[in-house]
Amino acid sequence: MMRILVAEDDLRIGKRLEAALTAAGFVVEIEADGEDAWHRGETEEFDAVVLDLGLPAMDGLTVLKEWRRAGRNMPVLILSARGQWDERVEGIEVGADDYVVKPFRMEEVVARIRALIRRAAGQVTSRIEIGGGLVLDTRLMQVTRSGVPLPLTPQEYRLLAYLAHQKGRVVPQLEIVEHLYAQDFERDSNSVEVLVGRVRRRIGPDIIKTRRGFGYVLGSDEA
Amino acid sequence: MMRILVAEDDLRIGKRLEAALTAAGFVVEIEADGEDAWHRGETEEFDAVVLDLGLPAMDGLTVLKEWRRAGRNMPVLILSARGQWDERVEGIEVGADDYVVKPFRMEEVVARIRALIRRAAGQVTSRIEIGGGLVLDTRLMQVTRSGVPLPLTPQEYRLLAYLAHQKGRVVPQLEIVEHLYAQDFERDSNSVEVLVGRVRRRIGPDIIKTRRGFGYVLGSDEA
DNA sequence: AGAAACGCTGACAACGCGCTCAGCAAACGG
DNA sequence: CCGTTTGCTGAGCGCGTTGTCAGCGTTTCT
Repeated sequence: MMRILVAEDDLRIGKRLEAALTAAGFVVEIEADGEDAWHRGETEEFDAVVLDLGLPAMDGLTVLKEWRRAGRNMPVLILSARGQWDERVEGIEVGADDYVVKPFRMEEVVARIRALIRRAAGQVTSRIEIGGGLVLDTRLMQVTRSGVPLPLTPQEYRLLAYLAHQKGRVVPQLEIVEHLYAQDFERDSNSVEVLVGRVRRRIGPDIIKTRRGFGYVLGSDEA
Repeated sequence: MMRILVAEDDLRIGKRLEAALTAAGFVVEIEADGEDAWHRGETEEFDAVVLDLGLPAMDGLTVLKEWRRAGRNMPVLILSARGQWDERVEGIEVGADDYVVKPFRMEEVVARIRALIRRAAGQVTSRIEIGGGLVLDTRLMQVTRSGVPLPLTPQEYRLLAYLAHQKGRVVPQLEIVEHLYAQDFERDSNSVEVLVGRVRRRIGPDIIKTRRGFGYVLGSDEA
């Protein structure tokens, strides 16, 4: 499940981007305000960001600069009404990964986002320690215990990978559901609990901790 | 003295390329016809080639393919128009050394040509080990087992080349489809699986590994 | 203490995924 | 102009995967 943050104040363009990206299989979140976009990019995990430069409250370039300073390294595609070369250069220098000039075709944005994510998949540190002697490798999409790969089904891996990216944070069930399943999902289902149980049976019972009434946590045993 | 062959049918672009490259200190030869370009590249020595894809009489890709088959291994920079090539370049670029998408800045072409010549002087290898005693040569566009070339169809080679470039990373089927086929791919087709099956029959069953529900991987058995 | 909410488990049936085979259209080559 | 190669499609099959459901233990609240 790939999540995209779209920071765009023009509602019409935003809606069209959302439609195109959703049709391409992405989960899309829209923010029309620079500060809001900055905050979400700072606190949540996105696989890529579509960032308009002319945002209210906080300029797009500033948003990007702040993210990079904070160590956030998700791929960012910049949208700009002005297509000057120096603008482009400045954007790239600040840490943008690609650049599209308005007006643009929706398919072009989709194609470039795909390319960025693909490229990032090869670069992002592919190993995450998740405790209990377990290491999650995002390139090979597998979990190993002291070098030995554990057999995980796709859905099981996705759950573990998502928790690993949120290590140390309590993740509500509803959030897991939204990331693992399509939007239309029955809420009175216990599929997440079943899934967690299955993962525990494979990796050991004490890795994923239950915070009753709140959600699940991985690692960082802070009582 | 560095000689550059420019194969470009658009006279205006050709002239601008010639001016820029000449200003950079290269000796430039221009051909506007695919067959002529092929012939000159076959019989004369050039330090690099700028090759447009939309050539009359003989397609640019065919020209390149013929050169490589004949053992000509000078660096080739491909010029491609956005719509037709763009998306597929990454998967098919395997025969070329670099590519630039139209419209482009002249300085960019000059810079890349310089880079190509420098790289070629260092004789950077174009061979990729893919395990099982197999070697993929991107210049010759062929796969060899202990020196003996294996007969692969173009599509089979493209699949293997793409996986080879992503060696050690699980590549989802959808990503393969996007690189091998046109944008309007049918989602309910099993063409990739059929293709993988055929490649396996040629190179051996254990080279390409299936990660059910995830995709395919090449090499790097981090078991 | 009783009731309700929450989470875990085992069983099960349906579905999805990947593979093979056969067929056919288009491109290629003599 | 005809045979061969190439590559896409569809049907069928086996099996792993996954959501659902019922039941039960535990926690929480009144």
